Amino acid sequence: MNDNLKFQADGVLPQHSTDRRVRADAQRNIDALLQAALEVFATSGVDAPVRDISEKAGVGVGTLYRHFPQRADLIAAVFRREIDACAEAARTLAEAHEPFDALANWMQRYATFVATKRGLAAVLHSGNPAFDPLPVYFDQRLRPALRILLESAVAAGQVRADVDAGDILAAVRSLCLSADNDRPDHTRHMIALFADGLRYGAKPSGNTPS
Amino acid sequence: MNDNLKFQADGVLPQHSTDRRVRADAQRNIDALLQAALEVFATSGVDAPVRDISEKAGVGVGTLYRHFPQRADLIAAVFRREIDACAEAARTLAEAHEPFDALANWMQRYATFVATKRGLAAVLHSGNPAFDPLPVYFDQRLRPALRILLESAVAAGQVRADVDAGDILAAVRSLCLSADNDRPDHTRHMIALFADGLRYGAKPSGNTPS
DNA sequence: GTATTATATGGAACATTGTTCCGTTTGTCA
DNA sequence: TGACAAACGGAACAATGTTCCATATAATAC
Repeated sequence: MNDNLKFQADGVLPQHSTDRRVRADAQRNIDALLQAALEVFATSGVDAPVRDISEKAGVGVGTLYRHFPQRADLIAAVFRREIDACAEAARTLAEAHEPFDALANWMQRYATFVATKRGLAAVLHSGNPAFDPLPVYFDQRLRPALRILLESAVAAGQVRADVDAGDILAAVRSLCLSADNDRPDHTRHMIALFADGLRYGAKPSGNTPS
Repeated sequence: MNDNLKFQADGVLPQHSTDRRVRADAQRNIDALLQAALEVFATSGVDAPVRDISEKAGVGVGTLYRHFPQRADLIAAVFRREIDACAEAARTLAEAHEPFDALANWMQRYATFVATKRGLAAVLHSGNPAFDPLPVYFDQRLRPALRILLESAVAAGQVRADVDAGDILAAVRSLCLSADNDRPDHTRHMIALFADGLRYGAKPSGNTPS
């Protein structure tokens, strides 16, 4: 959305971080690669050949490797990008809904991310050090986003005060992973139930209608 | 140990199950391959090249592929074999120790298996259908083995009666996976603590000294 | 013991895929 | 516009899973 730091997002990403500006065509290709990888991973899984990705992006493999020196770097970048999108969604939802609805919707959003990423678990357990920073990044990025939604709902008296953002992230994750992959409705329902649990015992405060 | 059904163990294994007897040299090579794979996986992880394994077993890759049509089949067979050994250990321990000690020792044995199998989690989450039957096999094989130890300890009044074999398997597994991989002593201690918890509130029965 | 035959073997050859290399192209800046 | 660093494409290389088949061998029949 904001154009001036398109892809450098966090300094955690690739290499050319220090001084040089990124050439325009390079930036375009990086974006195309991330988008193509997202789509290819969705259809063929994270084990898809790099050539499929570079082809879909309309780019040579050399270009892919220039920006993502290892295959794993591309995978990690795609996941980071999706996490960023998920964190960003918190802001959007907060503007569009009542505090509790925003929170509940965001939990579903996060659940969808976790559930659709077959191969995420395998990737994180693969032992490849390129993925080591991912879990930390996930937490650092998502927890503040969720905390805003949560505190807002608590302040509005719509959600009880004794729950922590980290707890919710972990709970949603394990609900997704333990659930039957083939019954998304069921999983959605479980998440919704859990979200409703957050309302129980909420302490109504003065400023918001019930 | 018993020689007449060396490797067919469970019918779940490879292909030539129906009528033909397995030729002696073939059986020898199968055993050598499984042993070699066990060792190679231990040192290089389950991602080790097949050629390393066939070489260590002193056979050609063709032979390996004759008995394990896919790389994944070999991995699965090795894991099954280790699970079998683990289940077998229950019997041995039961004969050599007091009921509770046998149980506690077996839990450590199982913990060691889980902890040393880096790559096991990744393999099970890989989505490769060749591994789908593994978790079921694990459970079917280990639960009865553990149940015998457990019931024996309960009957001797050394362990409380309100625990289930499946619970213990799950608990040990999660203690191993959540624990610091680099502190085996710590993990052993956690398991031992958990095992002691099983003694709490045991109902002494008439036939065994305390 | 020998002949016959189904079975097993070894390893070269093939296929797929991650990664590197380098001659060519292109954006940027003066 | 010219110079040049940066980026590009894709052929070539390397590692590794898998197949193929000419050869060797265990099992069986006589």
